[in-house]
Order: sequence, then C-alpha cells, then structure tokens
Amino acid sequence: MNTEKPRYQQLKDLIIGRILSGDLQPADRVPSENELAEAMQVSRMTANRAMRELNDEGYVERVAGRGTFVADFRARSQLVEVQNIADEIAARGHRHTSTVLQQSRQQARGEVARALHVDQDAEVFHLQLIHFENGKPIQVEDRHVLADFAPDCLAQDFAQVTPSAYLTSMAPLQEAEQVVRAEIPNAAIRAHLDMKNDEPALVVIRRTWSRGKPVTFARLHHPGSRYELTGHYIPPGTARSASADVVQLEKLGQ
Amino acid sequence: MNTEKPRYQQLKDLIIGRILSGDLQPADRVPSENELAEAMQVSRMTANRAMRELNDEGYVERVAGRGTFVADFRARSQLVEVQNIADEIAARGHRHTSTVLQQSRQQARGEVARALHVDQDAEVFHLQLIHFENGKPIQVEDRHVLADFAPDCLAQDFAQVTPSAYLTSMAPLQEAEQVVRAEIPNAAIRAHLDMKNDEPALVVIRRTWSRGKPVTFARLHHPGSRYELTGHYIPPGTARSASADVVQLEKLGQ
DNA sequence: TGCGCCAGCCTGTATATACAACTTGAAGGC
DNA sequence: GCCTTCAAGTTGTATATACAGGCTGGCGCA
Repeated sequence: MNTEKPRYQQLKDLIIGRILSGDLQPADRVPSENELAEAMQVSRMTANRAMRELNDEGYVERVAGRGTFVADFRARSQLVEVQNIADEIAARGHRHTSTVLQQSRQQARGEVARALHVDQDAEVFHLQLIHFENGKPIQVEDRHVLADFAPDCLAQDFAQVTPSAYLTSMAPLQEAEQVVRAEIPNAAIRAHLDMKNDEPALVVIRRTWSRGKPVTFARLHHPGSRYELTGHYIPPGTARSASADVVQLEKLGQ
Repeated sequence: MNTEKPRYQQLKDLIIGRILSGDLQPADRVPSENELAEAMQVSRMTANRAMRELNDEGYVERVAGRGTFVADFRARSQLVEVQNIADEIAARGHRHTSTVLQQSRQQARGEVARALHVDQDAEVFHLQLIHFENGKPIQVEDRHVLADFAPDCLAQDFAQVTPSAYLTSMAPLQEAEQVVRAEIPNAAIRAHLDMKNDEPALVVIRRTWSRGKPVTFARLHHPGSRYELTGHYIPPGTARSASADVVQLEKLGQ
C-alpha cells in the first residue's frame, strides 16, 4: 500500500517546516524552482505547484524575475484580523502612544492557566498597558504570555514596541480565537479609559496559538463610544475587488 | 500587447459565471476535464488546474472516479463566518424561534442607499425581526435587501427560514464587511430584547456582497449580558488542528 | 434471476518540454 | 562616467503524455 503523501505536498511541508522552525526568516529567499527540483529530484512543474500553493496560502511571496521569498508574518496576520493596535492607529494616520502599568513575572492562576493549557504553577508574564490614539485612551490591554515562549519579555520596552508586535516577531501566528462582548467595565478600567459611568466597553478576549500550543491570552477593553471593531471577509481565490470602500455609518440615533 | 487573462482563469471565470447565473445549480455535475478541454480547446492539464483551484476555493467538489459537482452555498458560507443565527443556536442544541415585525418594500434612504451603492429612490425590502433562543430574545435583526437581488422577498415566511438562510440560498456570499460596536440601545430595542436600562448591546452592522455588488445591509442588536461573538482563525492549508477546545471564560468580576 | 467482474470513465499526480514576461547585473559602447 | 543592450536566471503559463487509483454500469456467467 502506498500511503505516502504526494511529492508536491512533501515539498510544501518541508518549506513550511523550515519557516516555522525559524530556519527561513521573513524576507529570506526560498530556493528557486529549478534548485528545488534538482535538490528534491522532482520535475520543475512539481516544484512549481508546491511553491504556487504556498504563495496562495500566504506563506511565501513570489515575484516573476526575482524569486520566492518568505512572507512577513505581520503582514499576514493583518489579513486575518487587526492584531496590533499601533499599526491600526498608524493606518488611520493618527499618533499612537502607550503607558505600561505592569510588566511582571507571575504564576498562572485559574482562568489564565486553563486558557493557556498549563498548570497553576507555570510561569507566565503579566503585562498591562494603556494605548492612546492622539492622546486619548482607547485600549486597556491585559495580557498573559507563556514564559517559555518569550523568555526576554521583561527586558522589552513595551512603550516602544507593542506586545502584539513583539510576539508576532517571535513566531508566526498559527491560530487565534477571540470572543467579543459588550460590558459595563469596572471602575478601574473606566478610569483608565476616561469613560462615563454608563458607557459600555467593547471587550475582546483573544487567545493565540503558535506551533500548536496557546501562548498568549489577552483581554482588551475599549470605550464603546470611541472604538469599533471592523472585519472584512473575502473568500480565497477571489480577485481583490475594488477595495470595498468603507461607508461612513450613522450612529443609530432616532 | 497581450493583456488577456490566462486560459485556466478564463475557464474558472466561465464556470463561476454559470454557477452565479444559476445555470449550474448546487450538486449539478460540471463537465469533466476531458470535456472541458475539448470544448475550450485547451489541454487537460489546463482544465485540471482550473477545476482544482475552483475546488480549493470551495466553488465545486471533486470526487475521483465520479466527477466534479457544484458545491452547496450554505456549507460554503459557514466557512467564512457564522452568518445564520438559527444555525448557531441549533449548534448549541437550543431551540430557535423568531417573530417578524416588518416585511415591506421601501425606497432606499440615506445610510441604506449609501451602504448598498444605490440611488435614493432604489427599491429595497425592509425586514425587521426578533430571534429567540429557548424563548429568550437574543437578536433584533434590522435588514435591508436590494429588491433586484431577491424579488420574491415579500413572499417568504421568515419565521420559518431566516433571512440569512434565504439570502445565502439565492447566491453565494462573495464578500462581507462587518462592524462591531458596544452601545446602549434605544428604548424600542431594549424592550424587544428584554434588557435592563443600563445594559449594553453588542451591535453588529454587516454588509454582504454578491457578484461584486453589496446586496444586503443589516444591523443586528444583541443583549450584552446574554450574547457574545466568537471567531476562530486557522491559516489556510493548515491541517485541522485538534479543534481548539473552547475554554469557559470567567466574567471579569472583581 | 442474481452475482461478480471488468471496461471505461473520472480525478490525481508526475514529468519533459516549450515559450513568454519580468528582473538583475554585467558587458560594452559612447 | 554614463547609458544602452543583452544574457542569464526567475516565475508564469500551456501542452502532450503517462500511469495510478476510485467509481459505475453493464455484460456475461452461474
């Protein structure tokens, strides 16, 4: 019985493995089709199919005449969902600043331990910061990161590089889960975000996986009056449509 | 200058066109690679690539030995996002019911006209209904649908088949955009959803495209205390991971 | 009649070959 | 020194061919 995977798939897996292991870094050049065909003892067409599919799946970018290059993880994450509030604010042409409230090493407890699939005594980093858009507070980030995943977490200056940007630079995001809620926040959050007493918060609770394991668990509070989540879905393979212009939505009023 | 599209793409476009026009219905058989190659005067490999990509993109399903068949739109839409609240409630093992508040023909006004890219006097259907989960109100749906897109909209019984299910059965969802907000709703919404005065609502505003044009614009209100949005992302091409178990999240408390 | 086998169709993969279009760098002419 | 031209390498596409393996219906045999 011949249960072995097709050759083009073996080649894809090989390249994906080298990317995930860090052997191939973003922007690195991937061997050309002819080189791969020679090295793997397959025809160029087979190498072509493997690389073409990796391109379609976002692992690499190909440029006719130049070559094949490992895709930037950050650019890739953006396609999925806005992950980094600093980039989001910058995209609006506004100024992002942030204040670090907490940056410490702790033991995982209760909810955090369950979310990250670790024991109660596992080491995690606890980060808490406030993000500002043009000086106005727009997000309170409360994040736990598996200590194993980012050992030098305490040495980072998160006022300069957001935790999100730091984490995605460590390894590619492989899987993410998020829950969105509307809630009235507690007094501390309300004070941090400069919110009125009866103003609801948009809460995003997000877990992110890397290499098959959850590595970070974040709770993000935003003032309902100044923040909204947007998402855009395009099925795979669709030619990029005339970039669906964003319509300015009216407040519900009336 | 030769700006014409590659042949495999022309073939894909042809088949997609036949599917979108209704010429090919879900579960219909698509001509075999050899038939297409003969009819279009291309090689079988070119037809193979076209059909393989349509399969990867979810337009068709292929079975070795049997043939190629048009995929079911409903199954496809689910891949993108939970669109239909009835299915979502059923997936939780609960009972879905709904009440129709409004089902009428109107002219597009202001925000609706802009969202759907039509003039102020364009004909649209206006639907308003309440969805219940086990008898408790969980969503107020306020939806506008382009009249051209669904001419028999007034004849539907939306207490039986949700607008979402009806619309996705008309044509495949091609593109969607959504905005999520946390707001204190007005008194009418509050009454419909049996909400307390200070309870925030999770509001989803969604536009959906079909055949390159926006066809429906919906505003969905949910009670913040009883509803949350969840999203899960797995990068394309990844083997389905051990279906990331959902962790029961604690309320923020404290 | 009923059963089994097989021919003929289908998709899936793999290869060798060919040409087009693009990019880059180097060689050569001014 | 600077510009042009061109050769070599790269991806993108298209084709003909080949074989493997799944599925189905019909034919032949018992």
